[in-house]
Amino acid sequence: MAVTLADVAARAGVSAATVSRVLNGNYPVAGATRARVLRVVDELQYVVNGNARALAAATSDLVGILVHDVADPFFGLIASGIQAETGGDKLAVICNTGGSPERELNYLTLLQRQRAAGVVLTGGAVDDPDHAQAVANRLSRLTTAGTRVVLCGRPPLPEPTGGNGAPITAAITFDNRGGARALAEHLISLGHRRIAYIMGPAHRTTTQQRLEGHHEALAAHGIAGDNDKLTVHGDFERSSGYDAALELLRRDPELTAIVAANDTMALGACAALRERGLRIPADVSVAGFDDLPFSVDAVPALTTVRIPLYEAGTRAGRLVVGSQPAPPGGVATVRAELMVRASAAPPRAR
Amino acid sequence: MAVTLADVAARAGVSAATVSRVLNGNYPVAGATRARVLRVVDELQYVVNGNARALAAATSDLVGILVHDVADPFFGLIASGIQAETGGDKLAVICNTGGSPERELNYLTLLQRQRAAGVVLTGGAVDDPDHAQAVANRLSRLTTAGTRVVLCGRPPLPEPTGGNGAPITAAITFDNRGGARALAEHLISLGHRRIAYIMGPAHRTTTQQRLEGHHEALAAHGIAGDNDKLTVHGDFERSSGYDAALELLRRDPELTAIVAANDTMALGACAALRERGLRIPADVSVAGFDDLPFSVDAVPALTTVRIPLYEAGTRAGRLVVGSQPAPPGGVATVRAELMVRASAAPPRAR
DNA sequence: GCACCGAGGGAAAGCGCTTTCTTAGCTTGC
DNA sequence: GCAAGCTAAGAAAGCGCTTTCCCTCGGTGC
Repeated sequence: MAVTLADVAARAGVSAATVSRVLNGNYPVAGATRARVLRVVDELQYVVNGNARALAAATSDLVGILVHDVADPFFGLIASGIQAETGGDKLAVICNTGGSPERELNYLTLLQRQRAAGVVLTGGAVDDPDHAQAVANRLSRLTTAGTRVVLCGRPPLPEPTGGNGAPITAAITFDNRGGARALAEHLISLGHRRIAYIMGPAHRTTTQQRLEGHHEALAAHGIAGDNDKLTVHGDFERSSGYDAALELLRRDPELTAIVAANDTMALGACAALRERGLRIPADVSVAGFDDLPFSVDAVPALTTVRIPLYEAGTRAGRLVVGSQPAPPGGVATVRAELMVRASAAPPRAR
Repeated sequence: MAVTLADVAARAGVSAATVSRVLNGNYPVAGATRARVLRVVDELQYVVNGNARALAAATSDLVGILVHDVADPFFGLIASGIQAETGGDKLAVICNTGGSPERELNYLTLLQRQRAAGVVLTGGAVDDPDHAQAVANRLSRLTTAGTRVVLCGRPPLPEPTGGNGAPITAAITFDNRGGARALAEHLISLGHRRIAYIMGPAHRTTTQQRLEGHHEALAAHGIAGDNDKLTVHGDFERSSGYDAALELLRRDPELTAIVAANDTMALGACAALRERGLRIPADVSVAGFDDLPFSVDAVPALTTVRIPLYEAGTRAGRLVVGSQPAPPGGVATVRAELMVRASAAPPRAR
């Protein structure tokens, strides 16, 4: 049915080996022979069988990318960055884990099956030692098999059980903590004291890091008293930001600022505030995190913390295909940058 | 190095065939034997070599998804929908073409190499007969080889040259034209007569379909006069919407409404209007297209046309893996729904 | 003019699976 | 009690490539 190497070889009057050599260009072939083979390849519209090649040469041109959900711009941007660097000869396999540990492990198995050339794990992880260990073990098997593994925005993993196995290729971590701290500092410096916080989902490393940075800043200014009262969980989705804002207002009608753990929830919170008749930032300041593309166009423009997600993705992409050497120590930290915009202003004088 | 089927077979004291049968479960194996094999598989942490399997069984568990850019929520949503249906045993390969014909063809070749089980082409196409023909030919080779091909939001393709080859599995088209018409009708019914339009990039089918729908509505009401003057190109990106709005205001300071070919540009236009000191919708109404998640949170909330992208993606996903039969005629049209919100209101009385 | 060398090309052995095709060992039917 | 019929398992032939090893042939060195 399909055209094979042998068909090309027969038609060109050469051996299969020669055709393979022409196609891979890693062995001298006389110009005339090469031209003849290429012509036949074209005539027959021959396309090499990637599976056969991968099997014979023990190579692969698949790169796996684990994300929570590609539809979320946070992950979409990272994925796009990675894709940009994996180039025109590698295929990016995107796996939506939805944050589920089982699916994460399942996809890692699938990628191992395909003997992927590389794997990038993005975003925060579930904060569960058992799962972290399971992932570390799975990754160790991958690295041992020659698959490059890079972490992008994910915290470091424990040592694999057994201790052997090649280490992870590289890790790019986001300065969630520093960013959150800077953001809180900013609000404090504007004069805010009753700052509410909408967290991400429970048991996620990203949630915790951002929360810690936030608390650090509050503590440094001696205003950490009402932490629990002014802190509620969200799930990084818009509607949870909306609900959370209402809940926070109920808990403390006098709050002057709301910080959300990501921009999406911040926008949901803005909607809730507006519906309550509160002006932003005149009555309540709002801030987010990530600086997703739409945040600058929010009204008022959202004060947030920028993480260069696309750039982080390109870097991860280069690392995973090996076009850039790993940073010293294997870990690079992406700085988070405070974006001061209109949604946060000094609180109304009382 | 890696554990192979033969290793498992040897350790379990059975033949390779038996191990294969246990793993694939398509042939009777005695309970005791099966249990023993599975235990060894577990002990050895054996993971089947997907390439070898694909080669021997002539199957594949790769599904290709061609998008312009995953970072764009329009495509991210579709991709996420497809991914949700390809399930836990297929891998979704996402290819960013950036709208480039060459990259599109290149990715199709790469997918053909991997003998992908299916391919989904999403979004509008470049409106170039030669390229459309080239794509049709490439796809015809894929379908002939057994790959399912589904179009999602892409216009139908020409017959492949040569005429043979299996047809495309299915197509899901978006009612861009109807949606654009409904939107324009809405603005007209509000009383607008000087309606400016920010198009998508030139030579794109999506651009044209939406523009046509828009013009149809204008023509139906006899206000198609200033079409050229009040129509400028954008590139679907935010900044082009911003620039376009400024240009349109320059061309006609008296315009009362701006329609953008997508939400992203609409938001850019809003920013430009605000900077010019114009109120939305009091001074100028604005409308977009797509109803991306952030549009409802824009201020004022964006009047737009909703295309159920995620749902279209899930449908495409089911079609491409064959878990749902193709619609009669092979083509299903996704309806576009007008979302009336606050960004469009009757024009100011003059 | 002869041994030597290097470039170009072929034969064939895998790569790790799946899947016929066979066979061994039992249970039935009469 | 023996042929027929089943079930469970093995042997082995590929699947379509890559790559090692080997060979041939025309050109050099002396």
